[in-house]
Amino acid sequence: MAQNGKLANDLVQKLERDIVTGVLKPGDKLDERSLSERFGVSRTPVREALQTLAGSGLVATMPRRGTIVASITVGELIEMFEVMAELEAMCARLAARRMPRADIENLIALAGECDALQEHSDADAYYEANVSFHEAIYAGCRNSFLERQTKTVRNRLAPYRRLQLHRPGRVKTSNSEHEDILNAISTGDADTAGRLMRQHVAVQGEALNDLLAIVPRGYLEPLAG
Amino acid sequence: MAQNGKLANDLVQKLERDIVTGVLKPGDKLDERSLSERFGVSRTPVREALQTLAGSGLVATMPRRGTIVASITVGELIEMFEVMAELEAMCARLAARRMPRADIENLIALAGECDALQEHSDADAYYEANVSFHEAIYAGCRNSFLERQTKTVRNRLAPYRRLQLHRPGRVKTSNSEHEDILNAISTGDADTAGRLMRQHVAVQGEALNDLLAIVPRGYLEPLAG
DNA sequence: AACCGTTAACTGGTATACCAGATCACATAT
DNA sequence: ATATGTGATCTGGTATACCAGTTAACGGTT
Repeated sequence: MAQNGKLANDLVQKLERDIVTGVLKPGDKLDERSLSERFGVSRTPVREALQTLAGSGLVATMPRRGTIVASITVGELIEMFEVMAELEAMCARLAARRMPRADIENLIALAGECDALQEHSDADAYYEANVSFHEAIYAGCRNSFLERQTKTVRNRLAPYRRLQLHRPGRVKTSNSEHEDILNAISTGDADTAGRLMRQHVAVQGEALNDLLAIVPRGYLEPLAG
Repeated sequence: MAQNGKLANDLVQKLERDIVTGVLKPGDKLDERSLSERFGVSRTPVREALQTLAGSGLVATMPRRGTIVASITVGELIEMFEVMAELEAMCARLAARRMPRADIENLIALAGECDALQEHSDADAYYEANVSFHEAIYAGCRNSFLERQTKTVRNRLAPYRRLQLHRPGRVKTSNSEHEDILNAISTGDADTAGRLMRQHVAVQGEALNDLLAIVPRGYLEPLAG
């Protein structure tokens, strides 16, 4: 989409990965000069990369005050999860109607992978498998615009979503929900698939309190900025 | 969100307006040097503006080949309308549950404005009123992230959406649909509001053929790019 | 007349130099 | 000791110069 120069695009990829995987945390400063010498390029492509990331919301730039990895308010967190749940629900609903048999077989395999990894309590490995499962459903909706849109919002939420897995018992629950979603998609029950996915992704009630309780300092903006 | 320098931001606003209102049409070239001298700034802020616009998808940049106002394929058009319908449906659904009485009064007034303008067959005036009506519903969902997201997609579709109004009879139908949506929101019937809004926005079946038939040359990419 | 290759002009991509606002430390006054 | 004001410094914002790929025009050849 955003087709900048090669150097800038490489930087976008690297920085995006670092932010999504948590190497760079919300609030971390992104100094243009430091980045430019660290990557051996001039400030120009660095600036382009930062602007692209600002466009997708992953970083925030204040004029004359620099760029930081985006941190959001509690309100925004709730808003974004609300939208995320709906986008994923739409993916699941469409996937139930459009996903070819062969892709469903693959989805079954991915669900099995999640299931296998749940035992080992290796949070990172499980997280990756979980991402693959969800992305397979995005792809299954056969709407690449929706797929991209969904991934963008998910990336934006990644730093916070990752935290959920550290809640005891969450992985087990999550896995059984996968099973039900998979069944609905497999049988072509679009409404059920959408409803289950919405609930699977939504963060509300107790779950919201739990999440907020384990968000580290700095991940959320103070009430007065 | 994307907070660049002042000059660049001004350019983003101007160019975005020109694209959304149709002054700049899909396929039009956006030459960096021409723009820079036309606006009396250097190429740097021009480039920043173009990159921001590329990020939201309004323009497309090919390395070493320049920037043009984005044109999309028929497939993408269908995909984007599908997502648009769902986003607006979500707005309507949430608005039915959350919109304060005072704002609903305002929404009623806006619907009346559309109704009044429908007679005069002034397509542009009606279009503006129509936008106001829809935006009031976006605001009514009380989720500013969803509101922004929805506006972004709408802007992206604006060049094509505007064409729909030139279909004879469309304005009248559209207006009566507004009435029904308004009623659903006013009575707090979330499901109905969402369903009606989805149908109101969706472009499918005959309506899709009609739209495609009046899209000017150049608005859609040829099958082989 | 049609085809192909060379080349010149155009346009973006990158680097660098310069300017201006924001921050922070230090000194001074209360 | 604290508060405030001033200036050095840090960091972005803007302009410009230079480099490299792409395109298209022109001329020569067949």
